[in-house]
Amino acid sequence: MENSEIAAVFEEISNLVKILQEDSKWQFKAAAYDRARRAVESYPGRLAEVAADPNRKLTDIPGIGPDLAAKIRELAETGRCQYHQEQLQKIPRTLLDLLQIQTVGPQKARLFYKQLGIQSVDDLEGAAKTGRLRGLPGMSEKSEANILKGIEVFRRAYGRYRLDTAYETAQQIADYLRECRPVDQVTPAGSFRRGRETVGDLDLLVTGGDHAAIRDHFAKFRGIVQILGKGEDKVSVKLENGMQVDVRMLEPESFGAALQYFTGSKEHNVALRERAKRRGWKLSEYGLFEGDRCIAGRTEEEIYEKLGLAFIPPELRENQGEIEAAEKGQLPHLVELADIRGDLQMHTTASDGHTSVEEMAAAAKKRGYRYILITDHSKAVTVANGLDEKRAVENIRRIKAARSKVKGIEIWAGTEVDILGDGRLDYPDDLLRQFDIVLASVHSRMTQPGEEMTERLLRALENPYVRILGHPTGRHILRRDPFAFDVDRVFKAAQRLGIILELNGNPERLDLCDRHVRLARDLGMKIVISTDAHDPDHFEFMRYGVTTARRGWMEKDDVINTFPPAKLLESLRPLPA
DNA sequence: GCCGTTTTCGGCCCGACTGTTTTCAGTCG
Repeated sequence: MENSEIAAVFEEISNLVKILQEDSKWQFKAAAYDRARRAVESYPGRLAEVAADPNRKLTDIPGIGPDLAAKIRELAETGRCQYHQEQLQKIPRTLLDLLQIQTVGPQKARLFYKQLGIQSVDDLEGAAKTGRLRGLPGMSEKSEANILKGIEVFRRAYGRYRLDTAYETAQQIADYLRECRPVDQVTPAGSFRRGRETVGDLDLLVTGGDHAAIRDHFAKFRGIVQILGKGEDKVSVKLENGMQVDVRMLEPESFGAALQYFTGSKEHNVALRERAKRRGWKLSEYGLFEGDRCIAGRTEEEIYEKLGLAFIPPELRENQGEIEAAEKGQLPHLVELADIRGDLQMHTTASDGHTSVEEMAAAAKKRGYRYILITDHSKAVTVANGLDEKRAVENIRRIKAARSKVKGIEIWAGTEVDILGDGRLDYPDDLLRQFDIVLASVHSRMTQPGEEMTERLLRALENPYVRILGHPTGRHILRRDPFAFDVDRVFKAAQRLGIILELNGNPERLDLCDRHVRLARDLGMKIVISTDAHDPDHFEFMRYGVTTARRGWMEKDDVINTFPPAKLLESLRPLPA
C-alpha cells in the first residue's frame, strides 16, 4: 500500500468524523487525522516498509501516535482499516460525494442529510432546484445558486482522472503485464498518449503470442474490482479508483494501424480517413487498404507517410491544423523533456516547501539542470507560511550562501510574490529589486468579477520588477475553474511588457492549459515551464508541463528554460536602471 | 487522536473570504 492510499483513508476518516460528530472532541480528532494525512503524504519513504521494519517506529513521525501507527500497520498488512470500514457503514457512501462540491463541507453535508434526508449529489441538486435548501440555517437563494454551480463543475469532473493518475496507473499495469512471458510490447494509446490533462479511461495495446495467457494474467491484476468484459482480444476492467482500463491484444502486422486508431482523437482520425478515401484507399484500425491489399499498418510512421504526411506527434492530433502543417512539412519541432535546463518555480522550508535550498539544488543538479530559481511565498499567503520583508531578506542571504555549498548549478534568489486584491504586490519595490528574478501570482480573492481580475493582473504586470506571471489562470483541474478575466488582454499586455507566462507543470494545475499555450504561441510569446516543486520528487512534474507545452505547439526556442543560463537571463524583461 | 508535560489530562491554529449575518459560521487553503 502506497503512502497516497493511506493518506486517502485518513482523509476519508477525517470527513466521516466531521459529518458524524459522535465524539465530544470530534473537531480535534478530525484535525488529528488531517495532520496525519499531511504527514503521510509528505513522508519521503514508503510507510509500508517502515511499518514492516522492527527497527523503525512510525510514532517517530510528528502527528502519528500509537493509534494511527497501528492503523498504518493494519493498512499496510491487510489493505483495509477496520475503524474506517465501520464508520463508512454509518452513512450512505454517496453522501461523501457532497464534499467534492465547492461551498459544501462536512457541516453542510451533515445538515442536509439530517434535515432533508439528502444522500447524494442528485438529491442535493433536486433540493437546490426546488428551493428547499433556503429555509435551512445560513442558507439563502444565493447559496443554492452557488451549490448548483458547484454541482455543474463536479459533474464535468466525474469519471475523469488527472494525467498523473493515468500515468501512474499506466506504468503499474504495463510493468505488471510485462511480467507475463508472452508479452512483447505494451503501449498506452488514447487521450493519455495525446497527453490530455484528464483522461476518461485508459487504453493499453499489447503485442505478443498466446492471447489467452495474457488475458488470464491481466485478469489477476490486484487493482481490479470488476471485469466488465473479456473477449478474444480485449479485456475491459474497472479499477479500485473507478478508472476503466481496456487492454487490447494485437497482431504485429496491424499494430501501427491500431495504435493510430486508438490514439485518436476522433476528429483527427476522421480527417485522416477522409484523406485516405480521397486517394481511393480505406483506413481502419486494421491497416491502410487498397482494395483488399494492406499497404501500410505495421507502424504509424508508414501510415502517415503513405498518406503524404510527416509523422504527427500524438500531442498534436486534435485536427487543429496539424494535418495541413504535416502536408506542407511545417509541423513544429516540439520541445522535449530532454531540452529542459532548469526550473524557475520551487519552494523550500522557508515557506511551505519540504526541504532546504541545498537539497533542492542538489536534486536539480542530479537531473542535469544548469540553474534553479527559489521562489518562496510572500507574507500575504499566510497559509503557506509566506515570508515577511525581514524573512525574505534573510532568505535571499540563505539562498546565496547555498551557492558555495552546491557548485555546478546556478542558484537564483527569487520570490513568488503575491498579487494583492487590487493588483499591488505584496512587497515594496526596494525589496523586489533585491531578487534575481521576481515571479508574481494570485492566491486570494479568486472569484473576483472578470473586469476586476483583468485590471488587477494588468496592474501587477506594470510593476517593473515582475518578470514572470505564475500559474496565470489559477485553475485546479477537475476542482476549480480558471479566474474570470480577459485572457487576450492580459496576454497582449504581458507580450508588450516582455513578461514571460508560466506553464505550471503541477498536474493539479497545468496552468497555462494547452489552449492558452497555443494562444501564446500564436502571439509569438515565450513561456517558462516550471514545476512549483515543494519537494525534490516534484521535479518529475516537468514531464506533464512539457507534454502540455507540446500540445500547445511549443518548440524548444519558445521555452526559455531550455536556454543556457546567460541566454535565459537575457530573454527576461530588462530591469529598471 | 496527538502532544507534552503539570506524568495523567487539558489544550489543541489560523486568516481571508463569503454569505449570512448586526456578531457569526462555514469553507478553503
